[in-house]
Formats: sequence, C-alpha cells, structure tokens
Amino acid sequence: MKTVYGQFCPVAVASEIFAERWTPVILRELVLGSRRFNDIQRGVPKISRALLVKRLRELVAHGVIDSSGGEYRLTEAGQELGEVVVHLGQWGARWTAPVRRDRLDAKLLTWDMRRRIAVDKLPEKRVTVRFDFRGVPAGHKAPKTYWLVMERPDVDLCIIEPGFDVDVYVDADLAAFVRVWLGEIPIRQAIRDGAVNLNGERQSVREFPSWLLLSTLAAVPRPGEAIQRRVA
Amino acid sequence: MKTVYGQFCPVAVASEIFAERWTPVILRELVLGSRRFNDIQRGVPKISRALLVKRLRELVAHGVIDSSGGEYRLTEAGQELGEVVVHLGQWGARWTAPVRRDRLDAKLLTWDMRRRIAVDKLPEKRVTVRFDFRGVPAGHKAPKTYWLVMERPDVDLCIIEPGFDVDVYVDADLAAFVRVWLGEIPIRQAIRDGAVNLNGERQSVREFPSWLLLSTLAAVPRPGEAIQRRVA
DNA sequence: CGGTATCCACTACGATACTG
DNA sequence: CAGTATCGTAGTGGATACCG
Repeated sequence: MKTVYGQFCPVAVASEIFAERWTPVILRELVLGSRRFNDIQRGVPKISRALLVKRLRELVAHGVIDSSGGEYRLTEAGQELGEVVVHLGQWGARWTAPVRRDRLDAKLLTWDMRRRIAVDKLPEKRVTVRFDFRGVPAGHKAPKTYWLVMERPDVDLCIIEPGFDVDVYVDADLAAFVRVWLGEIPIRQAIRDGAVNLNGERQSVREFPSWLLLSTLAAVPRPGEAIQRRVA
Repeated sequence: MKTVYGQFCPVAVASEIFAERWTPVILRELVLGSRRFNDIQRGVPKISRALLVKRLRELVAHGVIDSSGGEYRLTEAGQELGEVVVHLGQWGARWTAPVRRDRLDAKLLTWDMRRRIAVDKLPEKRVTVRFDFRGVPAGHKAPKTYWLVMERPDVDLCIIEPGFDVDVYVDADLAAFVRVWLGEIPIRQAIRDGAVNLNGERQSVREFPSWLLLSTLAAVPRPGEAIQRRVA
C-alpha cells in the first residue's frame, strides 16, 4: 500500500483507499449490485479497462472486495465502505446540481433504470417500453433510443430493436428525465410540462410510473424542502 | 467546476468535490476546528502551501467552506460533508491498520492532542507535561520532545523548553502512544507493558490519563470487539 | 501571516491494439 | 468475457524563491 498522506489519522488512511480517482464510483456500482467486470464498466463507462483492472486490484489488496470466479463482491469491510459511498451520494443529492450538459448520459441512465424496476408491480405478460430521448447534447455518442423489455422477473435493456410490440413509448427531454430519476421533479409534473410524453397502450401507460422506481437517492430530503413546502 | 467523471450520479458529482487528493484530510482539519491557514497546514503538514491554497479555493467554489478575514469556516453544506469525513474516519478506524512506520509523526500527534484535553478536569494551577518519544523512525525530521503547557482554559504546545517546571514526564514509544491515542490499546495497558512511562509529581501523574482525551475516533467499536470480549 | 510565481519532473492516465 | 501490453502526453504537484 503506497502511503500518500503520511498520517496515522484514520481519515487519511481511509482516504488513501477510498478517495482515489474513480474508486467511489466503482464502489457505487458494486453497492448497486454489479459483480462482473463488464457490468461494472457499464456503470463507469468513461474509465479505461486498464485503469478499472488496476483499481479493482487495489480494492482487493485493501480487503474491500473479493474476487473469485470472475466475480467481484464487497467484503464485510466493503459493505461498510459502501455505506460511506451512500452517505456521500446523499450529500451530493442534497448539495450539488448534478444535471448539467456534460454529465448527461442516456446509456448510463437506462442502465441504472434497468435495476430499479418494481418487478412485483409488472403485469403477468411481457412489457416493452421504448425510450426516445431528445435534448441530447451534440457530440454525444450514445444512442438516443432504448428498449426496456420486462418479463417477470427479468428486465433487459436493449440498444437495438428487440422485435417485440412496444407497449409504452416514452419521449422525453434527457435532462428532464434525469431530474425525474434523481427525484428533483415529480414525473407527473414533467409530463404536465411536456418534458416527458407517454404514449401507447392505455393501461400500460397509466401503470408505467408505478413500475419505474427512481434512483435510490431520489428520496433524499433536500435542504430547502421544509421551506419549499411552506411556500407551496 | 471541471467535470471528471461525466456522470449525473450524485456519488460521482460529490466525488469530484470530495475525493480529490488531500481534500478529505483538509476537511478533517476544519471539522476538528482549525480556521486559519497556518493552523490547517499544521494538521496537513506534507501538503505544499500552493496546493493547500488551491484546494481551499476549490472548496470555496463548491460552497463547502466560506473564507473571510483570513479565516475558513465550513458552510452548512460543509458541516454535512464533515459528517461524511467522520464516517470515513470511522471506517478507517475499524478496518485499517493506521499505525505504520511511514505514518508515525510525533508533531502531528501532539498537535492533535492539544485539542483533546479535558480542560475542566485540569487542576487550578498551571500544569506542564513533557513528552519524549522513542522508537521514532530514523530520518524523521520532527523533534522527539514536546511540552504541553495547560493553564485553564488554554492549552499550548511547545517545541522548545517553555521554562516552567515539568509536572509530568511522559516517556513513550511513539508507535505505542499513537495506538493509545487511536483507542487500539488502553493507556493503562501500555504503561504496564512499559511502552509508556509516566514520572513526576505523584498527584499529577495519577490524574494525567484523565486529562488526556483520546482521538475522537478512539471510541469507535472495532469489528472483532464482541469476539475479543468473549475470549477475555 | 498568508499567500504568489515559476519551473520542472514525474506519473498517472488515455488511446489503441492485442490475447487466452 | 476479462483482461494485457505499449506508448505518448497532459496535467498535477513538488521545490524554491519572492511578496504585501
């Protein structure tokens, strides 16, 4: 373990492990359940493969994750460090403005959504939802169209037409949808504002908002919340 | 604000602020109460002045600290980020082994101790404690001898003989004393083991352990604690 | 005390291509 | 799928000296 700060203080020692470039984001991906190398990378798309390998090795060396059979899992220490990641994310949800042009990423958004579907609320039959995002910053490489194919208890994300009939069409401004995802605005409001449009089979369209759980950080109370309520 | 991770996830955004090199350690110093530039640097001795300036500016720009009149203070957002720092430190106390040769630093230790004296338990009269550390790694630049001059409600740290009669002489192995400081071993045990020796005026020697509060992280329960108790 | 300014060295990282 | 290998570079930060 390379000593960076030269301090015995546990904050410094922990920072040598935790506060490395990319590490908190990699840990978030593990906290959210990714186990396999390529899955982890999907959640951290801008990291290079070589660097991801290096970081994972460091985390193994520090006892934060175990690696076996091509899978990475948080150890007990890792689970607890995951709580720090969540705490940091809650701070970010409260005190930062995450939605900015250079942070919009439709692929990452849909990859995150895939994990937050209320499977128990889905109908018996397979449901296919097609997302078309507008307002995607120019120069953005990721596709603008995605399909979520949900067939209890499985949820698959497709980037190419899966060939099933589409039940719900979601046309949405990307920035607005990210805001909905993060709990900054209610989906009903985004629909009313025209930032999000739902079309397709009546019943499915009505139920769609209840299928889509939001980000785990969406429920974090914001600093102005009490005041906003008073005003409203 | 430079976008590092290109993700809207609040964990990523918060990491761009928090998980920069040195930043968690600087924040710890602010959490522990330092306000002035040079005081902060005393708690982060290995950072260069130029870099400390830069990091403080970044924290101001991110709304984590305020700077005015040559003082830096945590904002409301900063206080909450301080809770994350503490959480990270608690993880470090539980899951890392902070005491290693290249992390020992007598100056930093005494600087930390200065802030953790139970002022209300001190006697009316001035008390002077002299520390002599042994087992300091070769090549260590910091002095081996320090004086803590405590005169309610003030505590001063000296590196040169303050000229007062010494009430308590503390001769201690540096590594062992750091372990005591961090709550890894009880001071009574370190005394029994001969790693820490107290001499001087009887009454003061007896009371000294009650004056010295330990690190705020000393009380963090360790993973093996329950098991250890069972064995003992 | 609380910074600036300059310069240089290093190394961490990204890009790209290849492998079992 | 899960890496390895190589190489060039941007940018980060250390050292040092100076300043209001």
